[in-house]
Amino acid sequence: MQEKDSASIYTFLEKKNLLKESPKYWWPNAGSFEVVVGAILTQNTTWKNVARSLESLGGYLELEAFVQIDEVVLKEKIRPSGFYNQKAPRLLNLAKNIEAEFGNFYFFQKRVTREWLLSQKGIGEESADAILCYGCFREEMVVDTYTKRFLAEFQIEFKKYDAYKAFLEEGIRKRYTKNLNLHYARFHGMIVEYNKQKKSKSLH
DNA sequence: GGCCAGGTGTAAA
DNA sequence: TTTACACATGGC
Repeated sequence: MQEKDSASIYTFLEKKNLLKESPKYWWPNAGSFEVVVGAILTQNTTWKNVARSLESLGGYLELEAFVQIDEVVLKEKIRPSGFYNQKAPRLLNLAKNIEAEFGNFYFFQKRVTREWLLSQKGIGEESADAILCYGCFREEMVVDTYTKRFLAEFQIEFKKYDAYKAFLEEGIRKRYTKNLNLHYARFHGMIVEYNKQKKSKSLH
């Protein structure tokens, strides 16, 4: 049982104005296929390295173009993100499955389920929620290592991913009835930015 | 030079 | 069901 409601933590973060430099939904190019690629590339990897990979992917960041990339070429392009020997085949497999199952990215956005994503090799709970929240604008909140570390500062800790997610979403749902996706997106975004800011301050 | 980063899959206890 | 380990680059 927790003392603090996640809505009060949300307010605490909002007062810090952490997202003034960020896009509306925080994740770069939210609502595009690029989010799917970024969600996998950023696994256990800093965003700075992911950004390099996305840049070298250039015009291939649309589903129809992405499925055409040769695996060896893709490995080379995503090299800065690390784990490229497993991320490249998983990304290609996922992109091809999206085309086969949904036809195009628009129908994927509208129809994909969390279960379908979790059945794909290379997508775990966090990546699934990142794709749903930022790629498909669904009412699902992301829990990552930043989130767990941040909540630990409030003595809030759980064993399982779903428990973190339920705690975070519940406070928001109690306070807001509209735009839940936007609130979840910004909540997670603020947590990441809070950690980045804290880290940069502790360096000097 | 060692540790960590916006995790996941697999194997073994 | 839990734990241990591989996967790999780049920043500090």
